[in-house]
Amino acid sequence: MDYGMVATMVRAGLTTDRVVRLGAELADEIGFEHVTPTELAKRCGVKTASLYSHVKNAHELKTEIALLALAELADLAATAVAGLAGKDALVALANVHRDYALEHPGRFTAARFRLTPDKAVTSAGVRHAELTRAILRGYDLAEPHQTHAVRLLGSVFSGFVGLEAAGGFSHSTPGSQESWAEILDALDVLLRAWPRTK
Amino acid sequence: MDYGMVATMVRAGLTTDRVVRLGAELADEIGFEHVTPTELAKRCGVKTASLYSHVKNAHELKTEIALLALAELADLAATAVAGLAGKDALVALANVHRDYALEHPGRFTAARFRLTPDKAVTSAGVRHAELTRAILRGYDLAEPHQTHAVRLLGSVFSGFVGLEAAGGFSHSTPGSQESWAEILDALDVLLRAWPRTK
DNA sequence: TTCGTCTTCCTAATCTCATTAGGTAAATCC
DNA sequence: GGATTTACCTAATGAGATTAGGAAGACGAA
Repeated sequence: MDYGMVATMVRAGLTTDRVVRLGAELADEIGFEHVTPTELAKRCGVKTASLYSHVKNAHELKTEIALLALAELADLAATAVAGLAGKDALVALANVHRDYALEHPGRFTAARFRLTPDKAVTSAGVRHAELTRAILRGYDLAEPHQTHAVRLLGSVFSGFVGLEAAGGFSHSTPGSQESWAEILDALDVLLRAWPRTK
Repeated sequence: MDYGMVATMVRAGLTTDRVVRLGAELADEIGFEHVTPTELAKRCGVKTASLYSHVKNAHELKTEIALLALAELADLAATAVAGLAGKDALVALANVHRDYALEHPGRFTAARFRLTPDKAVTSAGVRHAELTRAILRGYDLAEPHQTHAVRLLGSVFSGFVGLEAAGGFSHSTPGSQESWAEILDALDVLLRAWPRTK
């Protein structure tokens, strides 16, 4: 190969893992939907074609970033909730989601990327459900109510944070922080008064 | 122009409105993210470049589909809620969202497409907030609690339906329909017992 | 009817991005 | 130190977005 004068080729030393990690950083900076092989290659200091040694294609790249984000979020959640119970645990878990979304918007979007069923079951998504279930132990909910409550909490976390990130609350008062706090209060109340008629 | 033998050119007779409407149909069939000028042109029976007489670019096309979906959803919601109050109204509004998402997945995704602030304020998004607020009149919530509750409802609708559409509930029991019903019960209970401490 | 204008649609060209094929050289293992 | 592996490159292809410029249908006015 001809590198002009004497320029020795310096390898970037990439691995699949490192590429995905850099992809996640990039997602936070330019948005998950703008993470493309071309853009990521620049960030890695490598030609676009070279990425294909590490990742199969653009879609798999996004999938890998999604799995990374899910795992990262599950780790953070597990740590935040450790040793807590009841409302404290609920608030901690909720805030992990919101903080993560505000700090890592690209990764958070990635975490909601649609996975194929086979990828989904081996993902950290499962741990998320288990964690939520764990904090519900502080409330007195038998099945199937517990599952319904898990789904409600997942919906609220995902929904609120998604709308907030999309700017849905930014053009009205009061600020979203206040709504968040009151909504968590309300959820705590609700979980203790969960309707069991039927 | 040379159309070979005698073939007379037959116009498709497109208008911006029709293009956007066809784009919405296409979104439901192949997914909002796969709606591209190229694909839509095929559907319209026209060459790709010709679309640009009707829509500025790919991004504006998506924006227009989003605005269409928001307006459609707001219309449906207004009709569904008319004459109802309290829990009936709540359930009706909630089901409009879920049914719309199941029937028109592409449009529903479109409705969550990020709009620029100026587009957002003139969109039907505003009507959605008003409708939700109207429903809360059946519950006794003064400001700022009402705003917080509006945001919770929006979060739950958006979050639950989004997760359901993404397949989030499809690999566990019970079915999502049961969770939905119980969650609506729970929200009704919550709105009547909304915490007002502080 | 015929003229003029407006608008729809086309061809052609350009640019960017994803992806594959095939080769070179650095790193690694024996 | 030689062979294998692998990180990386150049080159080519193909698809999608977008623009420029032109032809021909639609439609109103004379």
